[in-house]
Amino acid sequence: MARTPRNTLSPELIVRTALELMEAKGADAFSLRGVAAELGVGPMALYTYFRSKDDLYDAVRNHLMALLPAVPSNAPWPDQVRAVCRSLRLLMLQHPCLAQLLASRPLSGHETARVAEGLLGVLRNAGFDPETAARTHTTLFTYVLGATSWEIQMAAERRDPEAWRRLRMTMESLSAREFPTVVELAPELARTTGGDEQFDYGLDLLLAGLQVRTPS
Amino acid sequence: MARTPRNTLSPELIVRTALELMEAKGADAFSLRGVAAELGVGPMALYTYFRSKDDLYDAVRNHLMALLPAVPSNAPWPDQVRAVCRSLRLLMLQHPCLAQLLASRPLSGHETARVAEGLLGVLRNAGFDPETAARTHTTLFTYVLGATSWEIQMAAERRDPEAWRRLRMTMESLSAREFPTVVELAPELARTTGGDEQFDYGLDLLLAGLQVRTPS
DNA sequence: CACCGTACTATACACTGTACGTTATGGATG
DNA sequence: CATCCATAACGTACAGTGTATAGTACGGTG
Repeated sequence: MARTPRNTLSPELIVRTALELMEAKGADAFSLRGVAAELGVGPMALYTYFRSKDDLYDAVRNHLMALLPAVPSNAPWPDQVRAVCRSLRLLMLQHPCLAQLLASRPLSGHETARVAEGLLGVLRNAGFDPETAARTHTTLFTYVLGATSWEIQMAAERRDPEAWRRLRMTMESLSAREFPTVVELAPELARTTGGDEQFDYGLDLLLAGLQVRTPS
Repeated sequence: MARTPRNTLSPELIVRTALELMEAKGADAFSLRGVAAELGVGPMALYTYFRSKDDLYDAVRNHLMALLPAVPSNAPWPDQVRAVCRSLRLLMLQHPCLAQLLASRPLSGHETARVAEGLLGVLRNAGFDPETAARTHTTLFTYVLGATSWEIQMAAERRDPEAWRRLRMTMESLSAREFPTVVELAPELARTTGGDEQFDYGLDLLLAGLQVRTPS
């Protein structure tokens, strides 16, 4: 009687299932018991392959980062930088849980290094010295992380009717005497909480500032 | 026998206690039962003043945002922008839980509007049109949020010996053949994970890009 | 003094991650 | 083929979590 079949699990299968659950219910509502149930297995079975929940988190993040395309070669370096930043944003939008995975855990893993290698290589080839290249890399990365996390957050807010109603309420309850500019610019502020245009606006600001100090 | 004394609690007292606990144990490890115990009260007593844990989160965030200083008047607008961004970063560094509070909950509340009013006013007075002012505000805010959250995260990592050791391990295990630039720039990357200089570098990039399209 | 809104308590439920000990199975070995 | 053992998966248990629900006793008001 095959009461406890073996070798039904594998790290890849667990990661895939975890990713599906995270995308369905959000990285917060995700639980080990949930993925174990989905696999038709007890919660403790996962500990054969991952030492902790955070360990599984890291594996999922690495799995997602592997989906990032390579940097396009034979293009001006500002276009290359734009491409790297845009593809990271797109990946985060396609997999909203990635934002939380990137923000809540330290960077580590093979695939993350690959991404850093691509961007750093572009900057070094453009002629930036090591320190400036590193500073620029960190600046670009944190900008993409912050802007896209914010965008995802606001989009999620807009989908939740209760939260969206409360947001409108508090917006409208603001005194036009106390906060004239906020009230005046409310439509523009609502329009600039996300989208390609908003992301590219900030990215272009950074690139424009960067081109001022271009070495060559 | 005063078995159940009344009026021992207040929203302000609860918020202050919650803030202390968050700063001591981090916003993640924070719990309603913890703050209730600290106040010598049952967990459910808090629900008299706050409808949920998230409600208390919002109150704590509002409490912290109230600590932000006003925008300095009579200064060139780039200096004003710098001042606003720097003071938000400083507040986040002084109260690391603020980063998580800002990232995990939608913006709302009186004090948050005050901050937006300050920055938006500066940009409008500088002559930017409504759309550009709104876009710039969002860009600056998300940059500060992303850069400072990252800085806090890395600093916390560095304090945790176990995590720090693992990070060094994975760094050193990277193949110099596969990731030449990452390995070459490892010292610079480690140096640019935070600090005033790194923050100002990105902020100045944004301001430089912004000055290119200054209206006046 | 009687009353009632309310500040607080007690209990309970459905969860969570994971430490510990047990069982049974598939592949390697004699 | 028979045996053995490392290990994959199990079950149980514990210390937590947020919060729904119901009950209790106090302080100000009639």
